[in-house]
Amino acid sequence: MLLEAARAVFAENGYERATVRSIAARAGVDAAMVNHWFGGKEGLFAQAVLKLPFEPAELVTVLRDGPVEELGSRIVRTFLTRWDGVGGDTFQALIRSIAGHEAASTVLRDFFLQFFTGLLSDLGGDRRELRVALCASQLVGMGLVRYVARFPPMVEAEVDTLVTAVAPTLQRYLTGDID
Amino acid sequence: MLLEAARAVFAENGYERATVRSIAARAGVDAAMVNHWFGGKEGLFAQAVLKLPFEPAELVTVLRDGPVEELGSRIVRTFLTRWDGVGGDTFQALIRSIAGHEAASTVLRDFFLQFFTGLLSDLGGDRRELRVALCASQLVGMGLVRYVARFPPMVEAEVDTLVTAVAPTLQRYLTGDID
DNA sequence: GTCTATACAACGATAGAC
DNA sequence: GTCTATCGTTGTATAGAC
Repeated sequence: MLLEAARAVFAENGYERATVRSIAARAGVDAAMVNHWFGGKEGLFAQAVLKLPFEPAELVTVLRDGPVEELGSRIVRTFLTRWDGVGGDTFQALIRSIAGHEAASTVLRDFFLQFFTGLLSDLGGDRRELRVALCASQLVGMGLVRYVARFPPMVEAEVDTLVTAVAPTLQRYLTGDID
Repeated sequence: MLLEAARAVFAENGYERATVRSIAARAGVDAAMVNHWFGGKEGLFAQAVLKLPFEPAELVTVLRDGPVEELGSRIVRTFLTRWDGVGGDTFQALIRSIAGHEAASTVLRDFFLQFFTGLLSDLGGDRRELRVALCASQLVGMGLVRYVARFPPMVEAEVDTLVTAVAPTLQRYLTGDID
């Protein structure tokens, strides 16, 4: 599948360094087909990476289910599991493309905005915009360090280890004292 | 100054999208001079971005000075102040170039590794490698969201606000319970 | 629909005049 | 040392044969 190959190459190289030729070669099709089917590199990126494999609202519904005190845990575990699994290429491609493609920032920002705003609307509480940004900063940072910059201890750490370590941070950003 | 122009352009565009021509134009010199003086784009990037404006050890010395309970605060404030100020271009160029230039990851990783390892060696405690990576993840994430992805609440937030919100996270990653 | 060949642009780098 | 001109490469996109 061409879209899969595109996600993989964009995930490895980011938007700029990824070439249409290498994506096509990986998928076993001709480079001309990319332009024929998707209207160019831009269109391919939009279809392959900017269409996220899940909706924020759907994820909110899943995570609402459970005790509020363990919300941080469920969030960290959910993201790590998805990023370690099949949805990971999309996230990695997004992160790696932030420098080279404006829309990557926008999609990432909108996703976290909708996701955490949805969660926080249930919880009440003040300073929601800041809380959202704080949560996003820790999750994105964890993703960047684990999947892109590849700090060894973060790469090798088990999901459970990271959940235990990071969950209290999210929990505080969502429901605790931040001023 | 050519190095300043290089930092600015690399900070705005990342390594891949930045062009030698645009850097030279910004500095008011000829593009050929870049190759003549620095041996090419690669050499310019190495001199302008990969040579950090301060040493980790120097920063450790500064931050050691003060009560341990406020170490998280001092760290967050120090980084935000530097990144908001003149040293910011270098950091932003590094972050933005992670996708397009292998050495950017390495320099960033080594910096945080040396910096936090230096701090932790004073504090004792277990699981040092993981603590280092956790601290790095929060700081890098905050930087990415504030300076690159530009989530509005994080961009507009005062330094004091962020220090209050994020310091407890760093404090716990450094000296608290993470398992 | 699919592939071959190619046009077109932009980049990094270099050679050579001054 | 400095600039002009240009080379070679690479990447996107298209035109046209089958």
